[in-house]
Amino acid sequence: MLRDEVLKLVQKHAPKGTAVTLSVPEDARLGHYSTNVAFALSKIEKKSPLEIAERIASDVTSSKSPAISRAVAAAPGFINFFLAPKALHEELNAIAKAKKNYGRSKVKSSKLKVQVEFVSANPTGPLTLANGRGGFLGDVLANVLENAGAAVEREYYVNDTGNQIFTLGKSLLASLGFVPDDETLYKGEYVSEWAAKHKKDVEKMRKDPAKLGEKAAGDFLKLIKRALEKEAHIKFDRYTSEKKNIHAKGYVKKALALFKKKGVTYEKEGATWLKTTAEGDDKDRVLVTGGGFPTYFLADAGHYLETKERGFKAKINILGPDHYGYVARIQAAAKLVGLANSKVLITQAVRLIRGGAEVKMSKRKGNFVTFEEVVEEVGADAARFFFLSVAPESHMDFNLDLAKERSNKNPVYYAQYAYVRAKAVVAKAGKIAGKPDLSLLNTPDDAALLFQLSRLPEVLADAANDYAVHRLTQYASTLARAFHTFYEKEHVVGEAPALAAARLALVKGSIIVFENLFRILGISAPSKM
RNA sequence: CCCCCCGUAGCACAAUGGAUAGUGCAGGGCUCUUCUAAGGCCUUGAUGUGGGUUCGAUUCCUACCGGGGGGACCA
Repeated sequence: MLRDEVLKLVQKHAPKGTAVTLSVPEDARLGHYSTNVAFALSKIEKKSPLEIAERIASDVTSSKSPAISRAVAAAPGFINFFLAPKALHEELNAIAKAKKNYGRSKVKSSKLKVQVEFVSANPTGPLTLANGRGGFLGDVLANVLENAGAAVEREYYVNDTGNQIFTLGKSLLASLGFVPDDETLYKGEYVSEWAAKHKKDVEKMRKDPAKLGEKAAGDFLKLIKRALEKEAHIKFDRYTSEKKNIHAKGYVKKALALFKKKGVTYEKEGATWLKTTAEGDDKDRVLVTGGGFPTYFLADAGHYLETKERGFKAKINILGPDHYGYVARIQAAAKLVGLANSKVLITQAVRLIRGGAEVKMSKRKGNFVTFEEVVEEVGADAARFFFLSVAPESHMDFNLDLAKERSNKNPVYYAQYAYVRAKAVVAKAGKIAGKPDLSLLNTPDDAALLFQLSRLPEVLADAANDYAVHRLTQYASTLARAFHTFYEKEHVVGEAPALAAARLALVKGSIIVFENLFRILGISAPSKM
């Protein structure tokens, strides 16, 4: 990528070992890339930043690198780089040649087998907005890592056994009056609907709430899968069953045996504990209760062990804000089972606003808006773009009243419309004979669009490194803006043949970049709107 | 009481310690005889408060003020 060429130049002319970062200045007049490296060097060299910047800028410029036309120092000590038009023209050729592979990188090794676990909502009812937020994040993060060369598995871990399934069974029984209702049971409409529809099963299994819960959970999981895959276009490679893949395969016992062998457990008050404090947790955690039951935590440790034994070198687990207290212990367990390259990302809550006030939602009480409802209401592309625009640690407000109105004004359409316009140009232009002379692409708007196209690889590489996928939506808007401006000011059809051919090549390059970006974002690339 | 996250314009969100704090929506004004006006151009408007570190702070530290979420031998 072009940014790396600039980076190498700076490193060559700065003292070796200098950490250099490049950014894209807001103001295009300041160049394509900028570095603040002179500020850092100023302390070491005891010279003014501007003096150092001027020296490096001059050295870089005089090195006559094909990547840049010039480097200039700017007060109080920035160095700004202007890419050479020829380098950008060549990048357009590279786009045309690479096609759908443009933007692929190898910043992650193909030997890196990484699992991204996300959503993993208990199948005790429909998905919440928070589940959906994690769903979009995980889906796109997996795409980004795959694009960067890693071997990725997208996993949904299904908690299909244990207390919450038992509770679900009891909730169904309570719904038909077989057992008394109480505070701890699930109350939503979905509970009574399922119970009413399956009266015979409920009655038949009235003595076995766990089995009843399992049956209902199987049905709820089908609904969850439909919402994720059909509605929201979130795909998984594996739905891992806690019961079948972890408990039945002995991973719970294996994890416990492993911990005991490592000497990191102890008995206290009848329970078995794991010394998670040794790994940074604020208290030790119970693995086996005094009643002899394995905890959810032990099963999770078993799950991490299973993941490790299936050959994964790394795992990224995306959890909701209700799992904050869980991060330290799960990281401790990951380390103890030997999956040290483990990362937990927490997505913050989604607040629902209706009528100007926050709506308190509770899955247990059943008074919540489901993810599926929202996706149906605003559309998969708009919902995706909306959720993905926000950094995961940011608390976000979702205004239901404005959701549909907003959906028509969603920035996703701005980006898609640019793509539609590009397709229309190509259709209208038809075939233009001759090899395009790209040096004719010399207006500011040609150049600005070309520069944005060339940034796809760096944007994707950055996201793969720091997981900040919300920057992809920002880039989509920036790219679309560059295209719209180009479209308004410059023409293809009607220009002299040589220029028309060059512009057509630029439009075709734009189509490739839009398609690659949209594919990774999981949004559609419509040819008409 | 302790821990984590957040506080940026009327609203929803951006901003690897850098330059004149960006984007969309909303508001005001222009703009279709040329490839789709879901567009383009111009414009109004913001860093919760007080200290500190720094050449430079929305960003780091600290105290406060707001908001959200955690703190089970539940999941």
